[in-house]
Amino acid sequence: MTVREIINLLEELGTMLDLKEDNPFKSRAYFNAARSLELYGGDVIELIRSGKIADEKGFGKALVEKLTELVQTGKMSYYEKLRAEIPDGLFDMLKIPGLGAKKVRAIYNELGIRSIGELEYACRENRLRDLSGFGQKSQDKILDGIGRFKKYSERFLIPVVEPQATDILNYMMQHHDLEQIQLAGSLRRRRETLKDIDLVGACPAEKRTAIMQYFVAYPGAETITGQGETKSSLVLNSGVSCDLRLVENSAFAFALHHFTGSKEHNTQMRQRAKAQNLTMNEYGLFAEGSAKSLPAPDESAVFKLLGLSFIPPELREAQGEIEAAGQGELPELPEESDLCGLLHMHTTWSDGAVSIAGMAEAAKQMGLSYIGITDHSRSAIYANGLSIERVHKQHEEIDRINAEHPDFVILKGIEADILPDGSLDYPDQVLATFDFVIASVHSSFNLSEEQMTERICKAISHPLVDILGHPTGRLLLAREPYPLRMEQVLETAARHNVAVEINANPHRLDLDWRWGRKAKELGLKTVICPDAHNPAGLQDFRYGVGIARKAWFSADRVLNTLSAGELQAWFRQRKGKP
DNA sequence: GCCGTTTTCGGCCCGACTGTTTTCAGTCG
Repeated sequence: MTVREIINLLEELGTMLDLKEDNPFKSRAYFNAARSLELYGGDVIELIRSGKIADEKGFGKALVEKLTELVQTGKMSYYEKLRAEIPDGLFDMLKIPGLGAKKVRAIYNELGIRSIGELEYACRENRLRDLSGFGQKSQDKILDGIGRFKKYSERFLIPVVEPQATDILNYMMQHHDLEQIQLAGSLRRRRETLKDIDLVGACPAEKRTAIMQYFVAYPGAETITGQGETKSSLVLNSGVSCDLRLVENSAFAFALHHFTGSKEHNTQMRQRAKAQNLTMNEYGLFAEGSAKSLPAPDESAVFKLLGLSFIPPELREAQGEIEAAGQGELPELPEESDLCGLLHMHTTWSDGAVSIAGMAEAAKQMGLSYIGITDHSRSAIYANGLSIERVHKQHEEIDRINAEHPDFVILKGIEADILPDGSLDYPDQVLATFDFVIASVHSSFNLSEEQMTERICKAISHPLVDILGHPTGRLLLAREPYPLRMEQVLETAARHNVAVEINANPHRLDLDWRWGRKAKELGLKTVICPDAHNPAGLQDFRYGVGIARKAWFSADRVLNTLSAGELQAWFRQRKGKP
């Protein structure tokens, strides 16, 4: 039983209660519990097993009992019982826009439809149209949604969404009646995968209709899925949807905050407002009985009104940022410009596209002062990993280039495979010739959680390992993380003063930012690594900066904010070298 | 199903849009 499975099960339970039209607050309790576990910065299984979960907010007697049963027996009878009552296909139907629990329930009860396929067939036979609460339009919309469901997966990687978001933002900025416009939503929060693009704009009320007209005429739009005075929605050609909200200029800061989210952050903000006898929504912050908002020209002012310092968007995930902001204890987050160099990249020596000099040149043009080359180690046959002899030759080449370019430093690194037994694939005297060693898992993903944890902990206990590479091994939207007791891995890393990489490749974004609070507690350091295989890949470091910020890393815990000399000194010092 | 230094019962965040209604329920974020 993995944590992910527990979270999914709780969410499924909440969904099932909705489908049964049980008490909606009951289902919310399950969703809240799932969210809490997702964000819990520790060993969830142990938390449940030890019974300490009863101390966590949102876990009462019933949930504690059910979760304990789940962890002890691998089953939850309550879940099994509900699950047996509800056909699988009903869960798929919920993914169709416009279909929620109530309507899915009606479709199932009235028409006996239990899958998307049956639903599509029923729409084509016009059977949905005649169902009470439905009509021609909802039937058409559902058919359309089924088509889209089949065509697109529901989430996208950042590089898929971001260029489109920038393009539509630029398009909107050309409208001179817009006083302000900004990207909000999960893109602004730098989430690792995205569902849609959110724009918030400010304009005089009488200009709204025209601006919305302009918005829905965006050339990249495929369909208009909603059009109103203050809110309109598009689906772009790529399948990404895009929402625009318009408010009065005086409400812009509140709207920007509201639509940046996260939902959970907003909930907590509103609760804080309520505790001060204020009501908060996307239009403002209102004293009791007042229809006029307290003024806030920008988001900083919004936070200030609630006694908080500015909370950067990346931190707005309901992970304790509001309490920290209230106590002035938010971390000083790194900026892209804070990075002096980049580690973790591949060249033609293994599976990269260009030479060492080529990568160095590209990095130099980005304004960086050093790079760390890390080709694959010898067991990575598939990636042309370096034999011991080729390691020596590569080092000669690096020495030569460094001698020719005194203004730029190339560090000698390696991405060493962690073998299934936790050992590394070079002898120590070879590992000692590198300036630094990144250890990563690239094979045998199917070990048990126990074995995988032991494997990685053993590798990072090796005195010559400086950095743990892509710790969870996940490929976003493609491969689940390998089973791992991450808390134990992070504790081991902290004990041995090993940095934990933030792999900035947009398919990975790994370390998962959700472990950030734990990493902070342990004082762990990180390195923002592009894992580049060509010069363009170096630019991915920006995604990594976003994740480092989400993970509460202060700039001084990000090792590549150091100069080349300082970084080399850190590597030497942690190995006890002079 | 959870929670409580006013409460162990009665609350639980809030608003826009859509479509099917004829004043509102459902969905979504």
